[in-house]
Amino acid sequence: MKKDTGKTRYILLGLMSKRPQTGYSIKKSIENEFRHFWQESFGQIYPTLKLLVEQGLAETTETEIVQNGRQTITYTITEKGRAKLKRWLSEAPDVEKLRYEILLKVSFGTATDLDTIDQHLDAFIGRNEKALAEMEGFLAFLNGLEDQGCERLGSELTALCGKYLYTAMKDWAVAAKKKILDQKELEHETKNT
Amino acid sequence: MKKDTGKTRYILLGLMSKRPQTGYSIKKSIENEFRHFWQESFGQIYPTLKLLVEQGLAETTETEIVQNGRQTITYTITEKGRAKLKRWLSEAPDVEKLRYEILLKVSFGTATDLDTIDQHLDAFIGRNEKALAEMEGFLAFLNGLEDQGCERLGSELTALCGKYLYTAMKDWAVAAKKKILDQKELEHETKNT
DNA sequence: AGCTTCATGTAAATTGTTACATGATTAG
DNA sequence: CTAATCATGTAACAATTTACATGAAGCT
Repeated sequence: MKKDTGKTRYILLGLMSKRPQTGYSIKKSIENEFRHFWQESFGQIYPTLKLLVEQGLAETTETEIVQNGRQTITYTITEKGRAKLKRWLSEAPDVEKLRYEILLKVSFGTATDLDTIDQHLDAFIGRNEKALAEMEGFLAFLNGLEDQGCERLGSELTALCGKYLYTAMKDWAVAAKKKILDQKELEHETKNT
Repeated sequence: MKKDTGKTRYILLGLMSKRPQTGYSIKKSIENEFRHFWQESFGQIYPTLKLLVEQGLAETTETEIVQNGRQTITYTITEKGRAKLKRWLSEAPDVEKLRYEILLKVSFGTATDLDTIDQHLDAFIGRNEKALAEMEGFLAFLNGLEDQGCERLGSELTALCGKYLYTAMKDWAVAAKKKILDQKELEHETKNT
């Protein structure tokens, strides 16, 4: 649990830089806004929060209010934390390592299980269409806001990325299905000649 | 190291289903063909290969030839291994968990470091253009082959996915830069009124 | 002479997920 | 009354990366 190269700390600092947060509110924020490109579990969040305090990058506001009978611990970013965040922000982001299980199946299955792959592609299209609709809904909601500030811009740009991504993945799957159909017809012809 | 839910075993089995492999050739295959959507390290490959043999899913061909003075261990998939692969192929692939660090930076940086974000986007565009060119080169190479078999189809479909993905990411970054420029102008105007 | 590729592997460290424990409140 | 949400946290497990160790061959 040395946490010296991981990104968890930065997403916590980033969210805290907007407003003080509890572990729970951080989890919810990530689920609501970052779901399509980032995820963190409580098992990462709570220990990292503790670590940030140890390193002077965050402070727990003493007001550990017992709200509605619930204990909440609010974390606030320190100046040192803001500096750390700014430094990270200026560094070139890592090249993203993607893991598309469906592409493994496409790669290994086109030789033997063409029909199965076709079904997986159908499900993939459905999933991406759904995600796309969500992104478009969110973008419409943002456009309805009168606030034109910078926080809106961040949300808009990340949602826009989701829109481009899901569109591309859906379009790819449609194109892939077409190629598979061609291949099937080719095989059929070969059989009949 | 129980390896019961991980995907490593399946990529090894998948590659072995095409032809017998050494740990090293598996690593190279992944780097060459799957680089843009999957990665495995030697630290995963060698122990998993051992496990596959223990579970009767693969066999080491006794011909541990000392080729050019080098020791190589060739692994061949067994019938049990093929069955296991087929079962996995028929299961719905996991929803992919993406981690785009650049989107975190966009989200946290648009409020304070607009210029930095703009630079990151430039690098991102360059990176995606390069990857796109590679994918298109590979697709052209595949099209040049006279073989129209199923193994070709798998390579074509995965490369096509890369093409769609990199195009989308590049297009998004261009659109994002435009939105950032608009925001800057807006801020400038506000200052001058 | 020195770097890269081929080729195997292990150990430690890190990173991340899942399951569990606890308990109040709120909505159906 | 029951399920979900709010809220904290830990422990175990799983997955993955990185660094190291070894050594020959081939290219510059």
